[in-house]
Amino acid sequence: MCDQCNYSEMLAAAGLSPTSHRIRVLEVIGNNNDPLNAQEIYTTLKRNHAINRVTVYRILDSLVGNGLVDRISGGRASYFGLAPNAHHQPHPHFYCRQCGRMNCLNPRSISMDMTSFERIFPGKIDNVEIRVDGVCKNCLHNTP
Amino acid sequence: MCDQCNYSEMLAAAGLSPTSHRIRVLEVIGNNNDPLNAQEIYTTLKRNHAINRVTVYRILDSLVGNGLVDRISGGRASYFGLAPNAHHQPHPHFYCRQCGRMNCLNPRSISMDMTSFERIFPGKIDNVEIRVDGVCKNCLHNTP
DNA sequence: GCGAATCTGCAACTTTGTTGCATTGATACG
DNA sequence: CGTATCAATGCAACAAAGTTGCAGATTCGC
Repeated sequence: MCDQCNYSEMLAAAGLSPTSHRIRVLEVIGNNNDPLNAQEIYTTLKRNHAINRVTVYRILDSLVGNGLVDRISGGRASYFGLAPNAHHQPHPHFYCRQCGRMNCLNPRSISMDMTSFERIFPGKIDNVEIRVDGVCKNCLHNTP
Repeated sequence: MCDQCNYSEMLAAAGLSPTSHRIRVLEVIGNNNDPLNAQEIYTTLKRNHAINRVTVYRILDSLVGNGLVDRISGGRASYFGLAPNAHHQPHPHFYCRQCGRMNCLNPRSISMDMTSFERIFPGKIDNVEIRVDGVCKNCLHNTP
């Protein structure tokens, strides 16, 4: 969730024209505490405005490619959340293999040091993903 | 790669009958330094013995479910490598989005502390995946 | 060797994401 | 204002990765 973010401005700053579709995709992502997958984003958008599934995928790709949004893998799909910025530090995620929901974890819940790795690694590093898989509290209680 | 592993024994110890298909799948995975995806495993197996694609998927599922093999996500697919055990400590992975190859990283390349998280988290933790995405050295040089 | 349980093959299906091309919409320029 | 141009969107078809149901084959305990 991001109260301080102006989505039109973010798009413009990234060099993407702020079309209404793009703003809405970014809103859906930004107004959720936790990352959503493409299907969820598409279904949410479609409730209020006509939009094509392919358009959603293309917008998601461009948002990720321009660094506005993070793609996190969970199960067989990708999940999307606002990328780290001034208001959001990088953080790990939890994926429940039962209900398929993804949650953001506290940035300090898992501490990590990559500096030596980054110095040594001979390739290009785009992203580091830390994901904890398991069963969430809810699913543990609801399915005996 | 694992020289010290007896695949039949590993299967038996996990309560899986050591069928020839299962042994071969485990061999292909164990004889590779880096994790392979289902397609690669299937293709490799098929070169020498008739086997069905679905069987490979089912065997992989059961190996993962019984803790013999780790499933690591990379791109749109899953990759499979021997699970951590006496001979193999847990380690992060690098996924090259250009050539689609996955590499194991040194267990000490990224240091991490999860103890406080595990104490606090209210759900069940099955697995922690640390994956670095980017472009490998080879692809950096070969594609200008 | 026999029956039950497990394993495997096959075909069809699902989910997730992608591509090609036509159409629409926005922007720039005269 | 009109129109040329380029980016954005929609539509249909495709592709990759994985799953399901069911029938036939194999294996294991007795």
